[in-house]
Amino acid sequence: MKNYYSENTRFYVVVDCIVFGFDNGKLKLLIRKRAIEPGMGEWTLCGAFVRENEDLQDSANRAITSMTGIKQVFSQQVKTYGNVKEDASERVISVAYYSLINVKDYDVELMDKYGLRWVDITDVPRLWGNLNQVVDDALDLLRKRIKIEPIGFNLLPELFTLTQLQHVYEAVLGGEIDKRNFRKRIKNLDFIEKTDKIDKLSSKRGAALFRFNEKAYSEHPFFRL
Amino acid sequence: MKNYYSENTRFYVVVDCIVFGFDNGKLKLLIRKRAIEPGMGEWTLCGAFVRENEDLQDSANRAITSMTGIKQVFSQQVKTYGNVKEDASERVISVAYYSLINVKDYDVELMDKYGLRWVDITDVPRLWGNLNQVVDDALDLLRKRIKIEPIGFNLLPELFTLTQLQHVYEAVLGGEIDKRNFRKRIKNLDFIEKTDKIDKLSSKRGAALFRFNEKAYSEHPFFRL
DNA sequence: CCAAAAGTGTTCCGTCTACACCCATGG
DNA sequence: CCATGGGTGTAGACGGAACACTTTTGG
Repeated sequence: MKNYYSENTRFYVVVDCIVFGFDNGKLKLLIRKRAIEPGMGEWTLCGAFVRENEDLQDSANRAITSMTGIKQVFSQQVKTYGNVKEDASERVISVAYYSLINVKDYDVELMDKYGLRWVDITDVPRLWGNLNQVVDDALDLLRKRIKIEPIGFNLLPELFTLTQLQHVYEAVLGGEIDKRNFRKRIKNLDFIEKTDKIDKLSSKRGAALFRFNEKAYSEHPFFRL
Repeated sequence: MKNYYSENTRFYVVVDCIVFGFDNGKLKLLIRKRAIEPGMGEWTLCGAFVRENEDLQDSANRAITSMTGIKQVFSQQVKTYGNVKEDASERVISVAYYSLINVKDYDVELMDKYGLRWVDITDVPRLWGNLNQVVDDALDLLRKRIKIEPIGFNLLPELFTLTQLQHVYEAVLGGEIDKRNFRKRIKNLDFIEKTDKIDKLSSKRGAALFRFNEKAYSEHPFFRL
């Protein structure tokens, strides 16, 4: 293949993944210790250098899967950072993705191996470089998106109770939501299907389990929390 | 400086600018003929290779200023594209920005030199590569943003009438807006200031000219169209 | 004097919000 | 039998949408 662009500068391109999980009623962020110089030992995010024959989204998923074992990853692009001064050492173009995962899916051994840790979103330590800003941007975006796109389900198992779903929204948006109003809104959405299964773990009475029907949503893609 | 990352692949990084203008009641898009191979002669957008010591946003502004002479450019990042198959020839990571400019500001000679042309947004020709998709994404984003951020002013001169502003919103959102409701909403926003100047060009009676007060907005940054 | 654009309020309707009690069950 | 979380409806407030006429003035 002819190289038409050879007079131009080429850059390292990385993806940084802001991995959100939901556990114990709280929104969690996945962080890890940086394993290479520069900045070795500092807190950072999951990430990876983009490879020659790999799409950006695939790089993001590879970064997450290889470090956590989680295979089902929902990711959306946040923004691209690449200012000259942002990186203390060599310049890198960084494409940020946020990911929503079901916390139960991770592989503890892998997580251990890579020095990963879940921290509460309200308690994120100082991260390397400009990554605190990146996390803030991702969280802002998540808060906007979760109100207008049906993505909150990705933080839960396939079957979930309405109370769990409400807690997801409360954790992300940071505030209490009225139970009756919340359930009224959900009832209007026919792509949130009640199954005949009952969850008996969280209450004595038992709670109906629901499922997000992706196909039904794609036919009437309308969502407002 | 030590090169820590040398074992990784480096990529060409470009910015592509979706430049919107407003003229004659219509939303316009700035396109140009590609001047280099591959794809020479096909319609494309303004763009530039990112340079070694240049921030991404600066690359975007440089691309626009050098080809149009327009110095005041308002840009926001849209999304980054860089899939392996997206570019027919060599792989390029492309960071898209949309820009809102006042159509009156451009330099006709420069525009001519670079083969630039304004086309109606409803009448965009087939563009090179995946750029039609990029334009669609940018327009979607613009339509969302213009409802919640005070950015429509960038398509107008510093002083504008309420009718002009309404036409901007109609052109971007694609639909008619009720004049009285529109003006009622504007009146509630104290950062859209009435000046004592009168525009006599567009009507015999004359229309009050308004101005967007950035400082007032930054003190109470709330906006809903 | 008339064409052309500027400017101005009210009513209606649907949506969001606030709010409290009964139900089913395991222990 | 009681503690725990699950499940349900209504009334009032608020915000958005529909809608038509008067004013000014250049030609």
